[in-house]
Formats: sequence, structure tokens, C-alpha cells
Amino acid sequence: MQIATWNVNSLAVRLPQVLDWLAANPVDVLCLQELKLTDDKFPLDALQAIGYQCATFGQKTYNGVAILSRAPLADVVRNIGGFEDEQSRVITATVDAASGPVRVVNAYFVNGQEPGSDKFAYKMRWLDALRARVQAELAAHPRLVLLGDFNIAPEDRDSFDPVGLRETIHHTTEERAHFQALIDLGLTDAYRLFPQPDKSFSWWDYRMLGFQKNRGLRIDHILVSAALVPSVTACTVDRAPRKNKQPSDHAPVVATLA
DNA sequence: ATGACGGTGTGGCACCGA
Repeated sequence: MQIATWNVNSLAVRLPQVLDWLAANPVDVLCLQELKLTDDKFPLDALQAIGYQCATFGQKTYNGVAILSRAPLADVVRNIGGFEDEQSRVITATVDAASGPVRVVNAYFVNGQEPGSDKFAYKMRWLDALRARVQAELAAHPRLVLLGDFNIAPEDRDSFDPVGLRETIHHTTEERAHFQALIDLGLTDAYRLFPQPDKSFSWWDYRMLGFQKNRGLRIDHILVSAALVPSVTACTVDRAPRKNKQPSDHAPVVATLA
């Protein structure tokens, strides 16, 4: 099966691009972030019409996540249990894939704005809570994928300017320790299972010709549990949608599981 | 040190993202 993550930065604006992308890339599961719309405005009909079931967790103006799946979705959980959060950032569901059920945790991680800020402190608390949640999910569901917009560049090679941006947001020691703590739960970065081009990124700033100059970050990730690692045959970033008119600032990341 | 671009919601701009 193929599973993908894409921060669309407003599904209202990007729906035509999502439909086009799914027509060209009929993945089994597509996890979206930054819907920026409430569930009553979610384009359920358009997505069902092309064969996707949807589990949605929207919000007005900011955040919002959804899981689209060709196979049935079950046991949907919204946000992080035991962590009070007004922001819609996590949706979890079991996908009944032909090769067996897979637990999918789709997350839009907190941005954090700037180290030392209140938002950064919220990011740290949120990451603590997410880790506990993923640990519990893993215990119950050994076949698990954690994917989404992590807002963390795990290593220097995941940033266009690791020296100039050292200890700035997405690059801090604390954020990278949190990423590693997720790995230490027993997860593997699917992208790094394979040789990849240098300067591979998943996000580029809209400003200053960021994409054209490949001034980007790799902050969108697909982590797979140990039980799934042997079945992963590919993981790629699809830069094509970033070349669209009115693109999202993020590109989809796609993993293929046998 | 600031803004650059784009989306949203509001109201003639501010806020947020990364």
C-alpha cells in the first residue's frame, strides 16, 4: 500500500490540487494537515466520489487534520487523549489494508515560532503528550505509522542552512531530542531507509524564491514501526505540486509498503 | 533588525505559519 502526508495550507484553496494529485497518485491513504476549515465545510462528497473514506478533525482558520483512505477506517481518535488542547492537530485511525490493519497517527505538530516563547513551551508540552500517546498506541498496535508535518528538521542535512539557522526554530537541540525520543519508541524514518538526493526538502518558504533556490527544510515525515520496516520499499518527496500555480508551501511525502 | 509570501478573518489591516 502507499501512504502519503501533505500539509495543504487550506483545503478550501487546495482541493483542486488534491484531487489532481490523487488522480495522478492514487495512494491508499492520504493524511492532510492545515485544513483550515471546520468539518461541516470539509469536501466530503468530492473525495468520496473518487473513492476515499474520510476521518476529519477540522477547526476554523488554523490547524485541522484528516485521514483519507480507500480501505475502511475504524477506531478514530481525535487529538491526544489526556492532553487538553483547543487546537485540532492529531487524528488517529486504523486502516483495514489488504495486507493487514495499520494504525495511522496523522499529526500537525506545533510550530513553536521561537525558542523561549510561550508557543515554544507549548510545543514542548505537546510533544511530551504526543510521545506518551504514540507509546500507548504502539503497545496496542504494533503495525503503526506516525506521519505528518513535524515542524522539526531532524538533522543538519534536513536544512538548507544548518549553520546559519543553528538553534533557531525547527533546528533546536530540544526539538531534535523530541524527534529522537519518537524514534526511540521503536519508529524508523522511512525516508532514510533509502539513498536520497542531497538537499532533499519537503517545505520551502513562499518568500524570496525559496523553492526556486531550493532553500527548504525536510520537516514532513513518515515514521514506521519495527513491524512495518521490512515492508517499506520506497519513500519519496513529490516536488511536482510545489510547482503548481498557488501551491502549498509543503510537498507530499509518499511511502510504499509491500 | 526587518521583511519578503500566502491564507484567514476582519475591516481598510493583524495574525500566523516555518
